[in-house]
Amino acid sequence: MSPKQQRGEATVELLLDTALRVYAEGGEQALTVNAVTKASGVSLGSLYHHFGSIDGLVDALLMRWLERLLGEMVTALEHSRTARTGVRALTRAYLSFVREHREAGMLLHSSRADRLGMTQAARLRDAQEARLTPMAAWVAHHVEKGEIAPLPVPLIESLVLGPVVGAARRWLTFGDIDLDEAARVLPERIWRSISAEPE
Amino acid sequence: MSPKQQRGEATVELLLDTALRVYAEGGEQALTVNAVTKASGVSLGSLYHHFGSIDGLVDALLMRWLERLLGEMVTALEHSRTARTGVRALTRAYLSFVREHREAGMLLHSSRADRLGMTQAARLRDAQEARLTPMAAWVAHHVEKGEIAPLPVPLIESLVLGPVVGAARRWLTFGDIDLDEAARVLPERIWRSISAEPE
DNA sequence: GTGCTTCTAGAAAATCATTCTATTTCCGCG
DNA sequence: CGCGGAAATAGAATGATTTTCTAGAAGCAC
Repeated sequence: MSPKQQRGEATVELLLDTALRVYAEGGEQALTVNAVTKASGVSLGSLYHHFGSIDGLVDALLMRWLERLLGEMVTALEHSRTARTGVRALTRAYLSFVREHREAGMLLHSSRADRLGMTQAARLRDAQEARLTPMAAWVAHHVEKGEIAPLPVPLIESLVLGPVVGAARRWLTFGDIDLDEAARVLPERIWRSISAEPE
Repeated sequence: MSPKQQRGEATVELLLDTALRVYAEGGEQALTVNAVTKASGVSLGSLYHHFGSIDGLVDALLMRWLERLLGEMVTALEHSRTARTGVRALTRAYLSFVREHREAGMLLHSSRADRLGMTQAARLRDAQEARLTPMAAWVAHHVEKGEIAPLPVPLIESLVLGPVVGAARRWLTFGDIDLDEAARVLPERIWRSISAEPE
């Protein structure tokens, strides 16, 4: 199903770009096959040839941006020596991403992201193993080094990502959060929650 | 749009109950007007009379359960003397709720919950002011008492609810979290993150 | 029981997703 | 070249789902 010819590649790109634009302009209900074909000039046949269904298209769009987001998060971790700085870098990477790609961020946080009964996390696990495994490994590694409290990895991940995702979500839909302040304050607060050091 | 007669009330109840059942049995794609009318025996006309659209129906279903969840959370807070015990009670209330109402929990956490471009949080603010305001007030109160760190209320809320929602979500879709352990461990960890005490 | 509103009912219309068949474009290979 | 098959484009036809619309039945106040 992935394109074998260059024109196919171009069509796929065009469709994905157009889909995000349509979503950005008209919101979720606007994201229909018809709207995307009209706005892109691509025919129905091509859309279905490449994506199989409207969900397939949205899916691919989500994947594209999720890949980017996770990539930046993993990079942030890899460039950090200690667990503490890792948390800071991860938080900043995440918040910068949603600030710089508002529409994509909204798509990732909202609604369609859970299509087909999978949550963002589940989707990650299935298709982004290459990105997720390093994060879990990173956590496990720092737990073993005694920096992070000896808790199950999923709980650590909830403690770290939960507040970051929550703050991003809130900024996206409400705007009652100052992203700079969040990037400054959350990391140290999150760190207190997962640190192995006694209270 | 809300029913004025008893039979109307009964129809609304029946539709909401049936909708959750249909969702529980067939997942998101199964939740169609047709499926709900067939399964409930209620006519299309009645459904549209009461809810205006399929989204209106799903919306009302979400509201009904959100109301219950928030109610239990607020109750938990009100029965807690200190901020610390409040966090514990809140966490337990939330996790108990999703355990006891799995399908409703899935509906609240997944997919449809963000319909119409509003996140769960935004939805809260709009329609559940009566429930949300007490929570914000509770936070503000304990900030003033010097128990909780002097941060903006939205950040505190992200730090508290983020991990809880994340863990619940993960349990619902993955099952790789032990809810009892989460209920035991998360509160103290969350507390460390929002406590006003120096590290 | 009259008059008004709410509610029920389901056929008809509109919208949207998908399938299908035909046609064109690309690309490797002789 | 130019032939043959795979990839891609095209859009009409079909199918599924939501929504509108009109008609009438049931409740309620007086």
